[in-house]
Amino acid sequence: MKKLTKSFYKGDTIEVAKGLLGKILVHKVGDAELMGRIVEVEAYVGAVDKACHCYNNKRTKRTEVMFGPPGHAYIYLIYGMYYCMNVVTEEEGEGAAVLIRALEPIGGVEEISVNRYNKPYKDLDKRQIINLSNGPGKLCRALNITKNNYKDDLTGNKLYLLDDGYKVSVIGISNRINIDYAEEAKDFKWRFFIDGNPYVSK
DNA sequence: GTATGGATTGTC
DNA sequence: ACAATCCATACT
Repeated sequence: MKKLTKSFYKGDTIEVAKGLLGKILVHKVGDAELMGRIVEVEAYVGAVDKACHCYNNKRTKRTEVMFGPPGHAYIYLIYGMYYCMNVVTEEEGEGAAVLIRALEPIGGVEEISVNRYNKPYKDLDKRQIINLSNGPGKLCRALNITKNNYKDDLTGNKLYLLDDGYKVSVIGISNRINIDYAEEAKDFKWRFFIDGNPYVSK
């Protein structure tokens, strides 16, 4: 189990996005390690991407972390209810990141189950298990990722990513979800997922 | 100070 | 198909 290093994150956002598929996201909460394998991501490429919060190099308090060094967490609140987690990419000064859209739960499932449904994992039905972390808002709730994790160093020991040698068989590609406002950018094929994995979002 | 709307989700 | 829910952002 190797922790991903800063050099992994600093590359081209599209390549980092594909490379994140199959990696393991870990959030240590107390004694528990909440873990999920990344099965779906979207690349938000920066100044030229109308769907990116940093489009046209827009710097605000919220987007500031995306312009900082790679390998940090960009967390934001969406629709007043859900958090979304991104991994900051590219060299410092470039406002780009990869949105984590879905995880396959692989560790700390008891805590994950309580976070999502407030009941033990053994009491979940099949549908609830599939829905534990198959969406960007759901996975943050599942792993207890909140604005407190904003700017967390992903090469640190609290919120980080691991490579366990898992090989992705087939990478699925599509346009990104729910960015109808982004004009031409809405057709860019910057969503990547592990083809056939049951935990990819609906 | 006030208004606007969203990289979603769960329920109707 | 649609409401929930609230903060960052962009106005005045």
